[in-house]
Amino acid sequence: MLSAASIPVLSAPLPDSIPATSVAKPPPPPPSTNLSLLHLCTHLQEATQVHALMVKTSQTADPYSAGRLAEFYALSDGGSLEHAEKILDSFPHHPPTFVCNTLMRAYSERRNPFLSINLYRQMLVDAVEADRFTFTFTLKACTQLRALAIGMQIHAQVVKHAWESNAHIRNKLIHLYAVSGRIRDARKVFDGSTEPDVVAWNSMLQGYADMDDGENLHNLFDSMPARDVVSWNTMIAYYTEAGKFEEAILMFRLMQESSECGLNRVTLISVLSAVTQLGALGQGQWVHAYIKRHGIELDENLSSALINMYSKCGCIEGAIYTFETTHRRSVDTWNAMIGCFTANGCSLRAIDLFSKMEASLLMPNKITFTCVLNACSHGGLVDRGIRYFEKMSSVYGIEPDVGHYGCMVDLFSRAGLFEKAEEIIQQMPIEPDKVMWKAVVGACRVNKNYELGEKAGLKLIEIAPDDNAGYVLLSNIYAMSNNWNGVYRVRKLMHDRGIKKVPGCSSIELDGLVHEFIAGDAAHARKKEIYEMLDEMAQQLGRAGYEPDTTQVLLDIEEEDVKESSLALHSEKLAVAYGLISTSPGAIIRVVKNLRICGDCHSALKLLSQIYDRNIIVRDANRFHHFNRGSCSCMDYW
DNA sequence: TTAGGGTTAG
Repeated sequence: MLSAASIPVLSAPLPDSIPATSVAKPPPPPPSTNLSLLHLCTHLQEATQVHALMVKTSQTADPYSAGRLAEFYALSDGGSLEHAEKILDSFPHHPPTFVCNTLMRAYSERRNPFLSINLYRQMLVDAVEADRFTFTFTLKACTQLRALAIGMQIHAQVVKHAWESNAHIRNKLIHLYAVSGRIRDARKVFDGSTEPDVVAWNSMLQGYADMDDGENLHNLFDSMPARDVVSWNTMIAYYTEAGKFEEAILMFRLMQESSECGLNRVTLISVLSAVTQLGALGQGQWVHAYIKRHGIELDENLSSALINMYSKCGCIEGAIYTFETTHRRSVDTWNAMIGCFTANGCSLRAIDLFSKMEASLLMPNKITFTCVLNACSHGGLVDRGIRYFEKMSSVYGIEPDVGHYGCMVDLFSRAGLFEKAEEIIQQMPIEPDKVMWKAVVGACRVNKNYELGEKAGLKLIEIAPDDNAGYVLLSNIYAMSNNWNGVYRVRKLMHDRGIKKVPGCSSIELDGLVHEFIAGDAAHARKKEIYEMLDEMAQQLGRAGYEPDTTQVLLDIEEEDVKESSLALHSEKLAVAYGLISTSPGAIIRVVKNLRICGDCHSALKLLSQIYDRNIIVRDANRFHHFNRGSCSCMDYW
């Protein structure tokens, strides 16, 4: 991605070099058999044959014909940007505006807006007349690059040419200002139009959404004379982005009730994102059923969103079904499915699917390898992990990023090969990040390597002093090694620096409603029954020989406040108790927790899955735990 | 002969 610093400044002569706007219209295009042939071209080779004919008859010197040719090369599927650029170069002194516009369009479409701006600059140098299309394309490029300063220069040109009343240009200006954080300037342009159309309204909405200005966003949305699918999508995406997932889903329902407009793929992807983060499988399944009922084809994006939803709700079967019924699979679709197996503790299936992907000759990308290496690390597959890590660059030419090195550190640390892990950290060409240090401390905790754990924990709070996780992990290491002085020091440091723990919260979705619990929660309407169930659970656990892991109370500052809670009232246990009294025997209980599950709850849920013969699936901040018949899919690593 | 706004993924 280009940095703002690398964007060229428009140093070419500005206003006076542009001819007046009231130029006579170009003459009608000459009839041409060659141009009709161009319409029939679907491949580059055919187009170059037509091109050759046109060169032979000197037709390429005609601006109209050159424009059509450039348009084919630059914008059609079988085209070639290089060929289009050659057309432009064939007019070294004064290229036709249409050819320039077409190339600017193509650059923006191919995510190279920098070249659009450069070309505009060249137009100024060559004194090529800019028309209203030139301005829309240039402004689009400025918006893509967030190049506000250049955009403002273009705005001056727009005013000079008296094109501010053109709806397309005006909306581009609103959009540019809105997404660049200049909401007041956007509003000025917006208010300057007598009758802003729905695109102008939507651009303003986007601006308020980007600025996280919920109040103005709502006011504007409510005062819109008409809303379309983009307006609603913007609102749904705003709530999802703001972490207000239930509001996002509510907005989706209101959209359907309003029957103002239909929904589209973007709506579904946005609402799926909210559902996914909420872990609300029932609502996700409703969206999937909607897609099927309305015969909406699963393209690679929608299918990735669905697979991800099933994955994050711990429903592997749903993800597999979606993957298998998707015919247009992209690398993202495969990544979503491999990632689903990885996150849900099916390491061998993740690797097996990766082999199938390789066999399909689709090129894996960085994310594919993150998923595969994670699978190796979670599954303890050290040798395979090393092989894939090597293969990544040697076969696929993908240079490992900090995340991949992190996977390797995790792989070695989990396997207790701490020397190897340290070797990676020392030799990697990138600075280790906090994710990596977290992995090391976590592994040290499991493998009781307190010395390295302390070192990594100290490093973690050094590079991420505002992240509470570092303090919590370091404190855990100290507590496990009975270093209570260390625990005290870390807590004091947290207090002095004003670092707050995030309170633990677990949720469970039943009949389309998400019920949230915090530790010792007494707010639920069925609290009496829930607490009776908790008592029964404790008795059953006692009979099964379970003893609460009291060391966890001391380790527990990540979870809930020690003073306010006891192990038996942890949020995940409350959610499971509610699940047990609210669902029929044998039904799967799915819980989503915002933090990592605590060690005591982990042991208790393993036994509870056996006692009540229930499959209990907990999604915590790190991964999934599928509790079944007394054991957990994470193999006690998390 | 050309144009506008919205989404997801480790």
